[in-house]
Amino acid sequence: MTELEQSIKLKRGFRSLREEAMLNLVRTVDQTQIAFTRLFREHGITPQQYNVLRILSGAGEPLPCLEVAARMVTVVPAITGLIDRLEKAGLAVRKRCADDRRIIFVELTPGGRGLLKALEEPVDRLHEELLGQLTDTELKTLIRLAAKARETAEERNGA
Amino acid sequence: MTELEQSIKLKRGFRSLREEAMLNLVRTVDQTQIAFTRLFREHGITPQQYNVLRILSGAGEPLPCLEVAARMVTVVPAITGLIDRLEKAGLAVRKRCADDRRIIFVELTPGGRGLLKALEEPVDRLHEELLGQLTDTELKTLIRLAAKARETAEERNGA
DNA sequence: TCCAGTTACTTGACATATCAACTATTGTGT
DNA sequence: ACACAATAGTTGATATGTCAAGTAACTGGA
Repeated sequence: MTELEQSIKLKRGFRSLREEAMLNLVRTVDQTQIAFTRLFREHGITPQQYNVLRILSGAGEPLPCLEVAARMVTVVPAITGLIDRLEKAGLAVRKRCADDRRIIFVELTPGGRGLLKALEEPVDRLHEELLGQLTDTELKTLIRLAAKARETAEERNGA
Repeated sequence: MTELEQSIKLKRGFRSLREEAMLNLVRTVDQTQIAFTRLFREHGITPQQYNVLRILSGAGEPLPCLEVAARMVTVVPAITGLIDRLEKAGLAVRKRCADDRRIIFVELTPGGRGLLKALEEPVDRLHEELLGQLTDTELKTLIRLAAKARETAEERNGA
C-alpha cells in the first residue's frame, strides 16, 4: 500500500496508522477504567488500592512494600502513601521484619480480605459486561496484539 | 503462563479471558505512556499538556475551556489547572469572550505552536518505534478490536 | 572495626484526576 | 422586572503519579 493510499484511509486527525492505534488503545483503557473506578468507589476504595489488595491476596502472604510496588505499574515512592491510606482504612497493616529491619511487610487484614471477597463477583460481572461483545477468538487476538504492542516499550522502560 | 502473568508475578491465573484481555490492555497503555511521558518531559511538558496543545492546534482556532476538556478524557475541573500551567509556561493564553462573558477561550501562543512543531517528528518517530513490530493489518485489527472493546464502556459513561 | 556502597523505604514538591460546592453570567417564564 | 434554572469555569479536598533527595539498616572489603 502506498503512502497516499494509507493516508486516505486515515481518519481525520490521525498522523499515522500507528498513532490511530495508540490513541484507540488509550481511549479504550481510559473508558474502561472509568467504569472500574466507579465500582471501586462504591466500596470506598480506588483502583490502585484495589490493585494492592489483589496482589496481597494473590500472593497469599505478606509482601515487602517494594515487592508490592514491583507487581504494579506503580513507581516506588507512590507505594508509601497508597499503603498509608490502606492502613488508615483498616484494610492492610505494616509489619516490620525482624531479620532485616529495613524491610516493612504489608499484610491484608480480615477487613481487607472481606472487601476483596465482596468485590469478586461485581468485578467479574463488570469484565463480562464491558468485554462481553468480544468473542473468545477476538479476546485472544486482542491479548496477542496488545502484548506485541508493548514489547518495545517494556524493553525501553527496563521491564 | 503468559508474558503478562510473568511480568506482574501473579501466582494464580487470570480469573477469566476477559480479565486477561483487560489487564493486557492496561499494561500496554501504561508502558507506552511511560515512553511518551519521558519524551514530553524532555521538552518541559506533560502528556496532558501536550494533549491540550494538540487539540488547540487541530482545531485551528481558540476553543472554550470546556470544549478542550470535552475533547480529552479529562474531567471538567481538571482543565482549569492544566490551562493555568500552560499559561504560566507561555504556551497558551486565556481570552474572555466578549459576547458571552462566562466563556473563556484558550488560544495557542507562537511558543506553543513552535513546541508542537518541534514535537511532530519525535512523536511520529516514537509511534513508529513502539508499534513498529505490528503490521498494518495487525494495527487495523487492533484498532477495530479496541474500538469494539470500549463500546459498552462509552455508553455507560455517557460518551 | 570502620567506611563506602547498596537496599528499602520515606519525604517533599509538583502535576493531574476525582467529586462536590461555589461564583459569575446568561437565559427563561411569568 | 424578578425569580429561578442552566451554563462556564473555578476552588478545595483527597488520591495518585513523577522525580529528586533523604534516612535507616545491612553488607562487603580494607
